[in-house]
Amino acid sequence: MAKQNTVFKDAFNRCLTLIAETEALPSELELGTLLGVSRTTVRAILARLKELEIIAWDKRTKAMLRAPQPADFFSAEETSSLAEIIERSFMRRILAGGAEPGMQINELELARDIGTGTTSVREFLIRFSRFGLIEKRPNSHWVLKGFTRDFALELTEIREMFELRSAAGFAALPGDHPAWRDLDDMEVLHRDMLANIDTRYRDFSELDERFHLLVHRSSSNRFIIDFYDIITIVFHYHYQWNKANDRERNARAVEEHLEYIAALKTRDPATVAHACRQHLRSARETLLQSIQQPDA
Amino acid sequence: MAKQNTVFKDAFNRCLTLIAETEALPSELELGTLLGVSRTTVRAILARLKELEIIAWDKRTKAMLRAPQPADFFSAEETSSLAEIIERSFMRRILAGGAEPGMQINELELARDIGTGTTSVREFLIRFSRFGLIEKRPNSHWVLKGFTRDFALELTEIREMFELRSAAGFAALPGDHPAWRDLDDMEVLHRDMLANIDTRYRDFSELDERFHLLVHRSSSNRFIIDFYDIITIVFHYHYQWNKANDRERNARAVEEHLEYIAALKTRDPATVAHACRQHLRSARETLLQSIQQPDA
DNA sequence: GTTTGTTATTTTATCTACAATAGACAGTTT
DNA sequence: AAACTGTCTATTGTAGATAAAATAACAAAC
Repeated sequence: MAKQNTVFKDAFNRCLTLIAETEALPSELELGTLLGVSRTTVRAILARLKELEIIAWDKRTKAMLRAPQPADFFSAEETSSLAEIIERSFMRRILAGGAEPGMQINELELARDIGTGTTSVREFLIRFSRFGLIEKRPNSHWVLKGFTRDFALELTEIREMFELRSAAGFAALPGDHPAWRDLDDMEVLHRDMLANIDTRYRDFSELDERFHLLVHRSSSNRFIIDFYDIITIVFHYHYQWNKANDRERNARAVEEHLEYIAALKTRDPATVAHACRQHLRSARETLLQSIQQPDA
Repeated sequence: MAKQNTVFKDAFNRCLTLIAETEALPSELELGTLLGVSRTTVRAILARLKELEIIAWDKRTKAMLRAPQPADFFSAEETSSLAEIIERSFMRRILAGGAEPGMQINELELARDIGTGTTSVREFLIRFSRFGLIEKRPNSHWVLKGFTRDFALELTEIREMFELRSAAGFAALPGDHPAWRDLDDMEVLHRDMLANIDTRYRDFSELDERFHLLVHRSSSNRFIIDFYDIITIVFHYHYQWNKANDRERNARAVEEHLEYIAALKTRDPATVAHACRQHLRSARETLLQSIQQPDA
């Protein structure tokens, strides 16, 4: 089946929500940049819109005929790219299923399980290996190193190093740097969440990611920013499977973020470092608590 | 042509040098662990040794008939794995050839150029992308970010952070830790090289890598150790194409290493940090000097 | 009890093929 | 002439096939 047309399907769905608002459709080129796809794909989308009689399309006249309906959309499973599917399957396997460190990972078996070719699985594993959770034995299998206490400690050690440096860098940014405005916006978002924490605490994961990324961006060091991908993926899946006390934990974390933001605004190195350390310490505790002790 | 049999060829060559020393050959299993290959490959090697009438092989009697000759070996090109070939080609292209930052990288073109399938090139690029020199545009080409001054600065920033931490960790190792013995050995190697620097300065690159890796190992943090791969590859190719004043540079670096080693042995944090900073500063200078200024 | 012969099976590394997608160029419309 | 569209080509993403290499099993030989 060569390539899946998930780019088309996903863009088609996004196009439906887009045109629900407006009357007339823009040019093919413009639509392309709007949706982030090439003209080829735009034309495929227009063709389908016409086929479903949502628009009338003749050359440059594209008139709305009717509003899009739920049935017009492609289902969510169809729009996720193969890489996303593989990542989810893999993470479920190694985190949820009793995956022991040292376990062998088999490309063929994984591929069969997920229902894809081996090529995609292989490429995923290569990409994923930079997270330090798996390791390749050439001409042989991959080895799962496991989400162990050691992993968490090594990860947080680097995180703390990087974030202290980034935070110091942030505080030293010139006053007219756009990051300060982003920080203000971030503060508002945090206050909003704190005011409605009972209903909104589940959204913290995403806010957390955005906040730390903002801090790291100021370092303008690609290695620091790239490393944050590892943090993101670990915490993302970690939040999904460890929900114990999450309301309290997240409320506390939002407060720490606000203290951290206030510290950044003082621009005083010692204050910043203190707030940063404080928050990272509790983040580490949370992570460690969720990991089963290997031999306790 | 599916898989190249480079594992066999390379192991065969190593086997030839191995048996040149000894009279009798060990068991198949033992030979396998010695060469780091499976019994299947060992038997293929033995079969070829017999065919060339280098040994007489009948069951468990494996007697040497004659010493291996240069003609018996596979040529060097034949034994390098596809990944190595691709890496070399690629580095030559992007470092030697006038590769501008922002240039597009084309999988198909690269593959045709090197004479391999696209899969291998693709996998190489994915693996290589973690070095921060290239970036993928999904469904489209790769972009060369280039070996620029910014890259070098970002790289060395992390390097200095990591190495200072590793060096401090090294100095704090217990006195009976095997790393101290390794450090003694390392010191001897450095003194040897310094004594014959005029003839040996070209070997510094390898010694440099081994020394810093020894220091980093003490961190026992996989992210620090992995990051050193980037340093290694950058400096490896950097040494290859920038030979200006290399004798003086390397002589100076060996001396700095010796000071660094002496500092580690004092186990005094301030002394260690000072020597470490000193050496890293001149390493950075060397690297920066070799990079063309973007607009000077 | 270790080593080998034998044989079979499994898995990886690599190539090739093809649909999806991107992108280029020339022709058309306003 | 600027913006848009029709058409075509080139490249990527993915599946599937195949040789090399690993792994396994077990009886026979030493």
